[in-house]
Amino acid sequence: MKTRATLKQLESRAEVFKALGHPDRLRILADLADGERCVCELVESVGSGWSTVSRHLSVLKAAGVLTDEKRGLQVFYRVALPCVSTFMECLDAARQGEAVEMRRCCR
Amino acid sequence: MKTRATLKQLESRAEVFKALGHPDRLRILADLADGERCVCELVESVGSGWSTVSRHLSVLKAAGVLTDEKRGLQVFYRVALPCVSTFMECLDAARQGEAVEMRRCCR
DNA sequence: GGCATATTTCGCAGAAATGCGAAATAGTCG
DNA sequence: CGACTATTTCGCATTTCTGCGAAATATGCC
Repeated sequence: MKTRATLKQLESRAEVFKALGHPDRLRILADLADGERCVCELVESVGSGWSTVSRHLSVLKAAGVLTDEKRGLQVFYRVALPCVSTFMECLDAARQGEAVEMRRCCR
Repeated sequence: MKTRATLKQLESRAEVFKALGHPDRLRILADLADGERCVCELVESVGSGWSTVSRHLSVLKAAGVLTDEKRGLQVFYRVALPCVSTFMECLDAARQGEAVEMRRCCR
C-alpha cells in the first residue's frame, strides 16, 4: 500500500521542478541534451550575462539535474537526470493533444 | 535534424514545471493520482486555507496539468497529464542513485 | 426570493526569484 | 610572482509568488 509522502520528500521533488521552471534553464538543458558544454558556450546560447547563467547552472546543479566538472580553466556541465529530457518530449506531445504512447516518454 | 526551440515553446514548458514546483501542489497531485477529488478533500489534505488551495489548483489547471468539472455544489479536479505522476516516480528512483530502468518511467 | 454551502476572486503584506555589474576566486602561462 | 582568462559570489533593485481573510459568485434547497 502507498504511504503518504512526507513534506521533505515533496520539497525535494519540488526543488527539481522549480529548477526546471525557467525558460533559460530549459534552453540550457536542451543545449546539454547531446553532450556536455562549457559555461562560455551556454552563455552565448542563452543570451544573458555570465553571472545570470552561472546562477541558473548552480540552481540546476543544486537540484541534482546537472553535474559539473572542471578541466583546466573551463567548467563543463552535463545532464545528470536523462529522464528529464525524454519527459519533456512527452509533455510536448501530450500538450498538443496527441494521443501519447507513454512507453516512449522516459527512454 | 533538431531545430532550436523557440522562446515561446520553452516558456510553455517552463509553465508546467513552475506549476509543479511547490510542495503543496505536489501533494495535491499525489492525492489525485488515484482518481478525482473535490476541493474540500484537497483543502483538508494540504492543510492550508481554501483560498490558497484554490489558487494552487488554478495554477495547475492553467498549466494544463489538471482539469476540473463542476457537479452540483462541488468542483472535482483530476490529472490531465498522467505522465507527470510516473515521471515523479522515476525522479525519486534516479535521485536515490538507483540505476533506473527508464522504460518504466512514463507508463 | 432568501438562506446555506462550496469555491473563486481580490487586495494586501511578506518572502523568494531574477538580472545585473562589481568584486572575488581559481587555473594557466610566461 | 604577475598578467590573463573562465567562472562564481555578492549586493542591490525589481518583479513574481505566497498565504490570508474578506468579499464575490454559483448552486441547491425550502
